[in-house]
Formats: sequence, C-alpha cells, structure tokens
Amino acid sequence: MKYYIKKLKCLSDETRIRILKVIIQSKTELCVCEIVDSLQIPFYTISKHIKELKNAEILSETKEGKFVLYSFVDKKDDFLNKIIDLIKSIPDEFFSNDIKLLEKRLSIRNNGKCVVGMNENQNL
Amino acid sequence: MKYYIKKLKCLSDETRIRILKVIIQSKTELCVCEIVDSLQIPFYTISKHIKELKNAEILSETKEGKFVLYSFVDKKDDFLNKIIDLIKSIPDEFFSNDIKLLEKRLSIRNNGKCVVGMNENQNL
DNA sequence: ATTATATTTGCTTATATGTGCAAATGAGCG
DNA sequence: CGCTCATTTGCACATATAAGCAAATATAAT
Repeated sequence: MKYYIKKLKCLSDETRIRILKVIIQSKTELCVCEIVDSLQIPFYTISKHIKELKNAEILSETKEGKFVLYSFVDKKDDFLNKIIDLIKSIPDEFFSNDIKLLEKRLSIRNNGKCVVGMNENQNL
Repeated sequence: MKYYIKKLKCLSDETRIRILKVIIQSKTELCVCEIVDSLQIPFYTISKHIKELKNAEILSETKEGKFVLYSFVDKKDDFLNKIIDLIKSIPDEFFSNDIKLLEKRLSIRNNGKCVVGMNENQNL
C-alpha cells in the first residue's frame, strides 16, 4: 500500500508534475541541468524533488560522466503507466513555457547528449 | 492548472484514497455514516476529507433527509475518470477490511437507501 | 594536484496538512 | 417547540513538506 501512496504523494506538488511533464515531453532521459533550465527553478529544489521521485520508484537515474540523467523506471509497471497517462492528459498549454525552454535546451545537445551545464539565469 | 493540482493533492492521503475506493466499490453514492462505518475512522475526520474531495470537484453531494450522500461528479471529465481508473488499479486486497465492512453496512440498507446512522464502535 | 562543474545534502525557517475535541448547524420527529 | 441524530466547522496541536542557502560529493579538465 505504501508503494502506491508514496507514488501518489509525489503527484501532489506542482514542481514535481512539471518535472515529470518535461521528461515525458522529451521522450528520453533528461539531465538535471536541462530540467533546471526548462523550469527555471533552483537546482537544489529540482534535485530534492527528483530525489523523492526516485524514492517513490517513479524515476530512475543513469550517470554519464559529470551528468546525471533521469527517466521513468521500468515501463512494465501498470500503476506507473497510469500515472504517466494521467499527467499526459493535463493539457500542454499549462506547461508551454517549460516546453519551449526544454526545446531550446535540447537543441544544444550534441549527438543527442547533454554537453553543457546550467544556464539558469542567462536567457536561453 | 490549479484545477488539476487540487485533484492530485487529494490523492496524497491514504484516508482519502480509502474513501474513494469504497465509493467506487459501492457503484453508487454512499452516505457519510456508511463511509465512517466502513473505514472505522472518526466522522469528523471523514467529513473533513470529504470536504476537500468536494472542493477539488472530485465528489459531489446529494442531501436526502437527515443523510448526505456522496458520489463522483460528472462522469464526462476525462481527468477525473483517469483518476478513478488509477485508484481502481490499486489491488482490492489492500482495502479488504474496508470492503468487508462496507458490504455489511450496505446490507442494512432499505430499498437501496441508508436508513441507520453510525454504528462506529459497535461491531457491525 | 588543483580547479571547475554538476549534483546532492544538511540545516533552518515558513507554511501546509491531518487529527482530535467541542461546539455549531441542519433536518426530521414527538 | 424542544429533542435527537447526521454532519460540519472552528480551534489547538503535532507533524510533514517546500524552499533557501551553504557546505559536501563527485567527476572531469587543466
């Protein structure tokens, strides 16, 4: 039961929903700095929310050199898939700025990989 | 956006999930006292959680004499339907006691309507 | 090695949330 | 009307959660 409640608790915060939405949008895994630049929220805040999402077994991490990448865990989990579906059904228009910045950030990737850190306050 | 977040916040509490689960299980509307007896949680706690669920436009209320009945709002809401679906996918075994007590409580209905108040501490 | 960059973590503070109890409301009934 | 029962609400308290900042890791680059 705690397994389910923990996941559901993760859905109760707007920042976490935004994180999940950009990961869905990216269709791959995202680097922390890419999420920071997309949402324009301090890196430590993003990091803490990601920690909870990882702890709830919603996201899983991959290390790639300096960078840490996050994506959804094992797609065979029916409950998690329903959660993803639920988030997908929130209209993109509520995330239009995040998505716009995400696209700009993704366009600086090299061979599909993140190559620069955070730009945070510099206009992308 | 707040519309969505408010609903999602409602999913973050185990008591609220249990309330929603028994309403789903009943396939109709439930009286507050029936929920109290099913979950064996104080009426004021149940009442406050229901208030939030109502506020998030997840549940709607019908008054019937002394009793107040709750059920899900308008079934045409896609997001709400996905939420219901999500809750349905949490295995019944986690709610087996609630469901057992619900069935006992529903069996004292008369013409499908609630006719008695709370039994709370008396073994059903 | 030393430095720079990416990310996490500990500590603090402010706010939100859940629960308990007592009192209030509201609707039927003698 | 006055009483009873179902439900809601206000207040107090304890706990949980989010955010900010500084310091700690970790890895890469020079």
